[in-house]
Order: sequence, then structure tokens, then C-alpha cells
Amino acid sequence: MSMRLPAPARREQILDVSVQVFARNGFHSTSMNDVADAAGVTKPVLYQHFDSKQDLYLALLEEAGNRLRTAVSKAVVSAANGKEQTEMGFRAYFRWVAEDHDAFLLLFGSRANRDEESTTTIRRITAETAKAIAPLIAADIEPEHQRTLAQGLVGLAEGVSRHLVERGDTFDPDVLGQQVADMAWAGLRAVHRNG
Amino acid sequence: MSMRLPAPARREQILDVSVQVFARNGFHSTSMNDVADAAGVTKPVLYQHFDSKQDLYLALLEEAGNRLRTAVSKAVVSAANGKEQTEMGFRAYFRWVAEDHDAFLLLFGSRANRDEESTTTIRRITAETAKAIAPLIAADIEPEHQRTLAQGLVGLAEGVSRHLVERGDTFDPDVLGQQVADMAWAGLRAVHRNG
DNA sequence: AAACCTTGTTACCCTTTGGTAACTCTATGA
DNA sequence: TCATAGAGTTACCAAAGGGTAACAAGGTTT
Repeated sequence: MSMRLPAPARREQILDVSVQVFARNGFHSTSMNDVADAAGVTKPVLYQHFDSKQDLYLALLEEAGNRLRTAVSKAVVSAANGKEQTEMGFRAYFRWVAEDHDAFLLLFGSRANRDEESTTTIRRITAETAKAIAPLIAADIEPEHQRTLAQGLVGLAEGVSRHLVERGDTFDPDVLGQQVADMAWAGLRAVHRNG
Repeated sequence: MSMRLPAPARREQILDVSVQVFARNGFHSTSMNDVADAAGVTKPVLYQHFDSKQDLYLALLEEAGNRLRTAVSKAVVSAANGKEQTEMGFRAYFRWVAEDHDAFLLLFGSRANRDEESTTTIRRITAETAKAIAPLIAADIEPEHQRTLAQGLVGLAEGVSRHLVERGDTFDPDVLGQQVADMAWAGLRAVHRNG
């Protein structure tokens, strides 16, 4: 029934399958047997490729995080001025959410696991994303305030995405990105004037 | 060692203690024995007051949600115009976060549990909060877009709070509320003009 | 074709933990 | 003082699930 696969291919397949399973059911409600079943294989095979359930999960987070980070970074770098950076950044974020659906749920969905290690990993990813959008924020306000705003922008994108994805709404990432960017950009300029 | 308490007082004490324990360690990493220990009592006592671990947890969510909802609702209703509503709303939100710390973590912290039922409960609370701030958003834009914005505002407040709380930062809710409200209000007006 | 390495399975162990049955303790009121 | 009701404890069960040892099956090289 189950095809025999060379080790690297099997490893990839396990990663592909388990991101779906974990995203759908959450960490604690997904047993290693569930993952094995979904991969069409038995439990010990998983342990030939990953040391533990935790290890597998962290590998998934890491991969997902890389994809998000590079998407946003590239978008922001490729733009000329602040306004355009904001637009491109948000669009890239929502595009990633739309196409890398399961990965988003894994990182930020409400069923995401958050033990000590996962939290650390996810926080690192978020921080790196925030760093990528930091240049959007005018440099002439208090640094502390600036950090809060960067976190707010990330939270904004994350919050909007989570609500949409979990309601099963479909959305056009470019349109949504434009709308949110308009709002965020106006907000940033207002802060700049007042702050 | 452990004082004997009448049933209603014991129930209250269990609620008070368990919100802390669950907020700190998360649902799955907290056993009923942990809760019992924290309350200075043994496990079966918990089951005299709550049918199951889930039941206890949902009771906590419900109480926390009520406090959040009423805080924001009251604030928004008491304000005159849109700008003031925005300010009061965000300030109320951040005040609640600051003073009802554990409850915030329970509902929105990264260690929050999210099985089927908890998710439903939390989503209901968020939806009701969003409903309270809906009047902030101009009525002359597309309803779908309007809903997205409301969700975005809630996500914004939630995202900022989560980052601050989990980093252990202290913050003045009134100052923070004012800053975020400035940004949000400018954003809302921009959307109004463009959308 | 036979030794050999790799992939995969069966069957199991063992810890954790939600939940409960049966018992004990303490205060109160007659 | 003694019976009673409610608060609390001890000791246990049963299921779930992470993880592993030992074995079976496929392909590959000489």
C-alpha cells in the first residue's frame, strides 16, 4: 500500500503532511499516530527522522517562519519610499497568509501550541518580521514608542489575518493589503505629527 | 494547615487561584493536581465545584470575557463623538489588560488553550468586543470592509497588548491608549476618504 | 544468489493525568 | 455527648500517548 521512499523524500513528505495535521488540530490534539497515519506510515518511522514530537514541531515552525520572513523582507527592500514600502510589506504578508495557509495557522492560529520552546521560536520570527518593517516608522520619535508601533503593525496584520482565516473567508491579498496599508500609513503619519 | 472553607468561598478561591496558574503555565501544562496544590487542597475538592477540567477552564474564560466586554462597552458608550470614542475605547482596553493581567493572558496569551469549545467562547467574546467598537467606523463604506476594519482594530489592541505583556514591560494604559487611538483614528479617517 | 544496508512494522513499555469511590475529619446543634 | 452534614483526604482506576526494542521486508552490490 504505502510506497517505500528514500529517507530525504520521506522526511519532506512527513513535513508536508504534518504541517497540515498540526495546523488543523493543534499540537496537543494531534498524536504522533495521527501524523503517522496521515503520512501513510507507522510511528517509528517518524522517529527515524525526528528526535521527538517537539523536534518535529519546531522544524515546522522554523520552515514556516523562514518563508514569512523572506517574503516580507524582499517586499520591503524592493520598494522606494515609505508609503510604497508599507503597501508592499502588507501585501506580501497577506499573500503569504493566503498561499501558505497551514503555516500561518501553525504560527499564529488559535490552536497553535506554545510551550517554552515554541514561544521562543515564534517570538524570534515575529521580532525579525518587526525588524523588517521597522524602517517604515519615522526615526524621529522616541525609540520605545517606535518599538510599540512596530509591534502594533505586526499585531494588526496578524489579527486581521487570524480572523479572516479562521472564519474561512477568502480574500484578495492585494486588495486587503492595500486597504490595511492605507490605514496603517495614515496612522503612522499621524503619530509622526503628534508624537 | 489548610483552612476549611464554606463551599461558595472555596469555589471563589479556586477560580482566583486557577486563573493565575492557567495563565502562567497554559492549559495542557497545568494538571488538576497543580491547581489543587495552588489552592492548598486536593483534587477531588475541585470536582465538587466543577464537573471537569474543561468546565473549570470555560468558567474562567467566561468571567474574564465579561470583564473585558463591559469595560470596553461602558467606555465607548460614555463618549460623545467618534474620536473620543476611539480614545476611550482603547484606553479602557489597555486599562483592563494592565489590571486584569492574568485574565488577558488566559484569553489571548500565547499559552492559551484553544480546543473547540474554548475557541468558540473566545471568538464570541472577541466578536462582542468588536461589536462594541463597530460604531467607531464610518457607516458609508462597504459592510464587508467595515467588518474587516473592526477586526483589525481589535487585532491591533490585542497584538500590542500581547507583545507588551509577554515581554513583561510595564506601561501606562492611558498613554498607550492615547497613542494607539491617535494612530487608529487617523487610519480610520484615511480609509473613510479613500474607501 | 547471498550478504548487507535501508526502510518499515509489530508489539510493547511506562509515565502522565483526568476522574472517582470510599473513607475521615471537624464543627454544630439537640 | 453524640448524631449528622458537609468539607476534605487517601488511594486508586483507566485511557492516552510519547517513545523504543526487536523483527520483517526490499532493494543493491559484488
